[in-house]
Amino acid sequence: MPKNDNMLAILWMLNAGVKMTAKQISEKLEINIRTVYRYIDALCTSGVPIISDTGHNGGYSLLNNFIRAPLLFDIEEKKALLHAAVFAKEAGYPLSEALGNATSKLKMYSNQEQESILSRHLAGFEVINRMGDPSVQLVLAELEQAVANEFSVEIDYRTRHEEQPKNRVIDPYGMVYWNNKWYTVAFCHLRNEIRSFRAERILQIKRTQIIFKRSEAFSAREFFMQNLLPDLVGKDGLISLIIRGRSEALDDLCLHWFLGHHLKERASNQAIFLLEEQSIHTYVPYLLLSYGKSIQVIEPQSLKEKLVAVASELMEYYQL
Amino acid sequence: MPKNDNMLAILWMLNAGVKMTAKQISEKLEINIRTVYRYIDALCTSGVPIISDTGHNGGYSLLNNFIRAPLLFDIEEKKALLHAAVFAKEAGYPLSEALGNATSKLKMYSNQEQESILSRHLAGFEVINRMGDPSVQLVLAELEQAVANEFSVEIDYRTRHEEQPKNRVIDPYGMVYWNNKWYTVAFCHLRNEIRSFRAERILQIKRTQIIFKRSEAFSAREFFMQNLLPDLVGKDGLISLIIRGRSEALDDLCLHWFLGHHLKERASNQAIFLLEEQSIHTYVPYLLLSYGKSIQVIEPQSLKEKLVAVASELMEYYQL
DNA sequence: AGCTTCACTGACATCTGCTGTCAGTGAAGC
DNA sequence: GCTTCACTGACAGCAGATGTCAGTGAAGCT
Repeated sequence: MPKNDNMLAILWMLNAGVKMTAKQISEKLEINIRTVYRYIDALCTSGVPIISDTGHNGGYSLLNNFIRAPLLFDIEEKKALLHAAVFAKEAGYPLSEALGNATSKLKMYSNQEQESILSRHLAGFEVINRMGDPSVQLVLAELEQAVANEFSVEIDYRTRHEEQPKNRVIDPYGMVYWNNKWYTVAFCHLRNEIRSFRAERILQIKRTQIIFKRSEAFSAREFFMQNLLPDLVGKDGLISLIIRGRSEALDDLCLHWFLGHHLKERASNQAIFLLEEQSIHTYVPYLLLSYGKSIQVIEPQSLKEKLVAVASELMEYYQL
Repeated sequence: MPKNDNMLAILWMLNAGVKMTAKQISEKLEINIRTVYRYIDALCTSGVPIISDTGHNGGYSLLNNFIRAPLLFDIEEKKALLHAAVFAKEAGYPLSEALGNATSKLKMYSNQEQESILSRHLAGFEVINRMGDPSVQLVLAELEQAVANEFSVEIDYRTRHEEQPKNRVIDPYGMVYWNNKWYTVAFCHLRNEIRSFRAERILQIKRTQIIFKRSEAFSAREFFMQNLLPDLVGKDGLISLIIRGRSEALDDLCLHWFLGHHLKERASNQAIFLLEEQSIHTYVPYLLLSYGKSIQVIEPQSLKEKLVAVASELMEYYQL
């Protein structure tokens, strides 16, 4: 096979530490210069860190004489990577094929002893994450490409409030996995503002030719968090919500995505949250009802009244 | 190029020191056995000292099993591993140091172009997972060791029901990440049965000299799931729970860890669950109350009555 | 002795994908 | 503005890789 031999030969020559131009290589190996370019490209996509310089004194060289010091992972690092892959897989990571390839390479690239150690460490390690519809993965894979390559996509999106999906063009600035669900943070051409979209509600996605430019400083994480849980520190009109109860129930409350974020103080039988009046009287009463009598509201009185009102309303609602 | 990848893979596998037959290789790499023979031949002529034995217990092995075959990841694989690491990190993976080392190595072994591609792909990729107390990581690291090396540990554990922690010795069979929380599935010497423990409630952990043996067939995942969500298929006395409402609320219900597991049918404005009577009348009413009027219960009538009862109880409870 | 397991070879039709050629772009340095 | 160099895309033509089949020979088991 001349191809493999020649590719290996290129590796050897570059590994000697001398910079070589494509023409020199092509002459030495008696192959077409076009083929040299193709081989170099192939090596690069296989993961060989070849550096290329254009112009005078240009040519190819290897990153770290990497044959001499190849990429080696110790067993702890391998274990960590394999464990990490379990997380991603369970979360419904879209590029599962590449991930599978990588992990099987990692597993293969060990001797017998290491392999048995690895399998022991993997055997008892489980991440459980009931994932929804696998068809979301296609959407996610497309989004991932769009985010990285900065092209706009056209989507059919069903909003929370309307049953009818709406077609729109968005510039995906980032993708976010939060609370076991995938979202994309994107500039919406329909609304002319940055918004977040649930991946599961994207019924169809099609890439467009439009290119956008995301500002370097933009952080999808920050936007998402600000949108979801605006920082209330320093705001006026906050109300203390004081709850007592069984520590089990309080623990659970403190882990809740919304309440947990506004936790101010926690003692073994009491938790204090600092919230806006609006959420205390709309969202919180419903949330607290589901905890039944395992918790008691100490403050504010107005919440207690609202709880009574909501409970009475629901009583009527279900009485029919 | 699948050819090169597969030839490298054969090298790695043989390098692991295990004797493998051509058939095994062909199955593992999903290639024709004839092709395996050809690849082996090619490797031999390229100078790799491969030994082949015919007959029973035959197969291939390497002469002085120490061939320098570098581990190569293409850019997709690198990306996938780096993304996976983000998941693990956000979940509070205990061996964060090893993981960090591995990811920085991965990033280092790339040329500038690949590095910029990678950073573009990582820039918009976020996993958000508000993690609790970082001190859990120490407990988790210790548990991970115990699981892999099969030694018992002595823990102070605060159960759900008692405030006072209790000291006990457990044999950790596995660790499980579920619903944003860490658990260990372990044989408890105090209770003499397999149970699951929340990592956050382990106040102290100390390794012991005691060695245990976990059965090969035991699956922490299975135990955990059976414990949490026993399979109801085929059971008698199941009751249909039919709920209508806004599709947004129904979506949410169907993703709920408990209800979602028992989903039987889903239409755009209706969801049907199949549940045991017991849970319908204890847990479910509280859960449904928090959805307010965005859903309606169609069946069973008994649940509606229970809802009324619970709502009225809570109304009184908060009226004081 | 007969059977099974396993490595290994040769032939051949098919078709993938590599090759060389040409024409052109873009960056770096003179 | 020129040269040097890396790099891309298209395309016709063909080498070599693949899968299938049929068969050989060695080693060990029953």
